Amino acid sequence: KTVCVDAYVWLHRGAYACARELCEGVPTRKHVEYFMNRARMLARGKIRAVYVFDGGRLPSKSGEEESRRRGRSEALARAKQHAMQGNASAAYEQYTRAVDVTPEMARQVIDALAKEGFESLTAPYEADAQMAYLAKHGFVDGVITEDSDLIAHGCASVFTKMGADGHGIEIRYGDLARNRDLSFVGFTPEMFLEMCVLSGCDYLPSLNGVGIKKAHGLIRRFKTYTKVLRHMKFEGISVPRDYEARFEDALLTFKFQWVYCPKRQHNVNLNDPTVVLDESTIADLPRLIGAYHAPTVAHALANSAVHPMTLETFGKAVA
DNA sequence: GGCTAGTCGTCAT
DNA sequence: CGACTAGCC
Repeated sequence: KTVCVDAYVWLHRGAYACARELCEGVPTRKHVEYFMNRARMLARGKIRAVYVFDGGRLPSKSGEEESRRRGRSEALARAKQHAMQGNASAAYEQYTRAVDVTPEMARQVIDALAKEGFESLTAPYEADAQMAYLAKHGFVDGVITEDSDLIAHGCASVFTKMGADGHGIEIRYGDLARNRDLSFVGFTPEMFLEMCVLSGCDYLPSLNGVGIKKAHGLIRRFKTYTKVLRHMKFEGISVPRDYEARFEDALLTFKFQWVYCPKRQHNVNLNDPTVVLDESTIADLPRLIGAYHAPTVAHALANSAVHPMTLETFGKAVA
C-alpha cells in the first residue's frame, strides 16, 4: 500500500512548536523534528508514504495572500511588544499568528526525509491537485490530508482527521449518496464541484448569504451553475457583474491545474483540456493556473532542487 | 430553528 | 486549513 500525505498540516503544526524562534530568526530544528516524528510513526504501519509539498502560488490566490501577509506582520509587531514587556505567553500567542511556512522550511524537512529514506514530491503549484492526480492515475492507493477540496478535485477516497495514533476517517465519493445531512442522490462529479464553488472556495468567495446548504439546494434543483445564475437574475437577487466569468475561471482552475506526472517526468494538466476546451480557452489558462514549465524545470521543481516560486537553485545554507 | 460568517487553535509541557 | 460559536434571518 502506498499513500500520499499532504505535508502542509504537519509543516504548520511543527511551526507552532517553535513559532518564536522562526519569527525572530533564531536557528531551530523543532519543526523538522515534529515532522520526522510523525513520518517515523506512519512508517511503522508498513505503509509507503510519499510526502507532497505545495509549490508555487496560483495567480488566482494572490489577493488572499496579500491580506494574510498584512495580518502576520501586524501580529509580529504585537508579539515583539509583549516580549519587550516580559509577557512571554502573550508574545507566543501572537508569534503563532505571525509565523509563516516558507519553501526554505519545506526544503529542510524534505532533506531530513531523504536522509532517512522517505520519499517526497513538490507540486508545481497546489499539493491537493497533485495528490488528486497521483490517486486518479494509480500512483498511490490513498490520500491523507485535512483538505476537503480533494473530493472536489476528483479524488475517489480521502483519509482525513488522522491523529498521532494513526486513526482517522475515510471519506469516499461513492458514499456521498448515503450522506445524512445533505442528499447527493443524482449528483454528478460536475454538480458536486459546482456546489463547492458556489458555496465559496479558494478561487472565488461565495455570494452574500450563500453557504453550503444554499449551494447544495440550488445545484440539486437547477443542476448547473448557469441555470442557478439565471434563476437568481429572474428572482432579482443581486449578483456582481463579473461573478459568472469568475465562476467559470474557478471551475477551470479546479479542473486544469498543473500537476507533475512522475512517469512522464513533466507537468501536465490535472484533466486533459484538449477534448473539452477550445483553443483560445486553453491558451488563456496560464492566467489562472500559472506558467508552463519546461520538462527540466518541472523535474527540478518536483524533486525540490529549485525554489518553487523563483525557480532558482536553493542556496546551500538550508542543507 | 437553521444557516452564515466571523474568531480561534494548530506545539507540548 | 477546520472547529467552534455568536448572531443573523
